[in-house]
Amino acid sequence: MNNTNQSGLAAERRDAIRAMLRERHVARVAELAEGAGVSEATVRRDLAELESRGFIRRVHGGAVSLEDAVREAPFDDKAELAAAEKRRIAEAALQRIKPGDAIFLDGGSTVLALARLLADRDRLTIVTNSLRVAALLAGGGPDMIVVGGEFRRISQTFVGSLTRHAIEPLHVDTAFMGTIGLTAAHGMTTTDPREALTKELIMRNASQVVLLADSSKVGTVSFVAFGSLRDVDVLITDKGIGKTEENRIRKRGVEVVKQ
Amino acid sequence: MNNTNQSGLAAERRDAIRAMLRERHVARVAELAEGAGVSEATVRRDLAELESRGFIRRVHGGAVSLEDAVREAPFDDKAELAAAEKRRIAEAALQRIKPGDAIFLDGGSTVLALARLLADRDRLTIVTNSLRVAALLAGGGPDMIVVGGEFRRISQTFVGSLTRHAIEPLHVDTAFMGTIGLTAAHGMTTTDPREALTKELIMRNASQVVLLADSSKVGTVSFVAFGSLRDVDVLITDKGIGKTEENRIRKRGVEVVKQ
DNA sequence: TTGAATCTGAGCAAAGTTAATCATTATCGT
DNA sequence: ACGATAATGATTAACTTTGCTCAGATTCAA
Repeated sequence: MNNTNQSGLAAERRDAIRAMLRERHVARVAELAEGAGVSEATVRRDLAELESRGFIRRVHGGAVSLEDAVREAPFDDKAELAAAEKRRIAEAALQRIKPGDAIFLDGGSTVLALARLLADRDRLTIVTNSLRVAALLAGGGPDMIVVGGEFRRISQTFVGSLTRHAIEPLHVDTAFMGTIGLTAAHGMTTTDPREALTKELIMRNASQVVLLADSSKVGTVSFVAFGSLRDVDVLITDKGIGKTEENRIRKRGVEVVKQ
Repeated sequence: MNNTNQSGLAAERRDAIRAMLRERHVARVAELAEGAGVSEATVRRDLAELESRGFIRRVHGGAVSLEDAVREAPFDDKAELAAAEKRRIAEAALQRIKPGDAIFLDGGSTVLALARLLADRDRLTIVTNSLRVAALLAGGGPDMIVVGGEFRRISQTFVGSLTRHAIEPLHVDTAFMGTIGLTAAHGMTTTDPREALTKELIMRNASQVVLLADSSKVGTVSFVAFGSLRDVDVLITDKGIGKTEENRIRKRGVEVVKQ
């Protein structure tokens, strides 16, 4: 990190801070101060400004980028592997879709992997509250209905009362849901109450609910619970899931598919 | 930076300032003053002028270029000109937005050019039925509400009854509308009935309606009429508009701004 | 749970930037 | 060449930005 800023133009410095954060994803205030060649106080003010504009998120001691790094190829084995896992899960989910179906796709990277596989289908109606899914299918493919609402930048989804009203009259054959946390004890959990409300309403309006969650989600608990495991028909995950947790989830009436 | 400008022609100096900014992307007032061989006061005046025309953005201490530095040479004069025209129109529209406003942006390339200029604003709420606008502002910037609905691929917008229901409870200060055709006789026209219905409802829910239409639209008629010229407060267009049509539109009570 | 270390935001003074005003110089049409 | 008009540069008061200090909040480890 050595973008030492010579000209001292505030706007330029903020761009540099954004760039540093995009690249490293997280950084401490002290690092950013050194990188930009200004005091920590100034970096804090910049971060407050950038946060209010939605580019970054403040955390104690530093900040996290909310922008997608260009994902240069420094060969992140772990992310690589996770992406392959997600695609395997998405492929298994594909089996549950019949021609002519109306399906719901919510936010989250695993569900996004499924959307990618559907991009050249027709005879299918997709309902989604995810901007990423919408953008992915904007070029062509199935019919698409987007439920709008307030835009939540962190998850790139639409939430709030407008979203709920938009979902209300819609009924889908199958809802493909993502989750942040999943345990038999706490059920499905996510980070945002508005997100949780949206997910609940979707599950209520679907004949069948398929939960897509790689094994890293299983056993973790997030902030807000949504729905109930009893409403989930199928969980599609990978072989990394623990036997104990798997059995407990099965006992809640969920069919578990390990891909 | 050593473009010291001797000839003393103001227009030439402004071109030089634009060029310096294109090249370096940002520069301080002092640097530009030295490069142009004039006082800082003059540079500030030039920068104000260039900003009002949409070529640059002023920042504390200097300025940022809004023009693409890369300017590859295939030199598509026509597209070049059209894009510049659109940006000039968008820049004029910017004047009609106050901090804290809620505004509507509909589909269409001129309105998209306006969205681009708003990407780093905060203190602003943007409502849109355009996926392109949504994607453009997804990274950061103003608060955003997207009115969803059936996705119409040709225009990359949301239309239909879901969209109408989503718009109904929303009221904005200013609606910035695009159109396919515009004549005094037929009013505003577009290609799709559902699109037309959406536009009408938006105009009804806005305190002020600003129509953005480059002069190529003026005098052409499309398939479905929407709204009435009486509901339009301001038309922002370019100098290519014909005198006759301009006067007829003015007689309908529309303020015409030629950029 | 407690304490040490760290982080944060608020207030403040110094430095830098801006916009407004005004006197001076350049340009233009006749 | 002349006066009218516009552009420029200097001056200054108002505003922004910045770095510093300090009291209170937060984190982490014992």
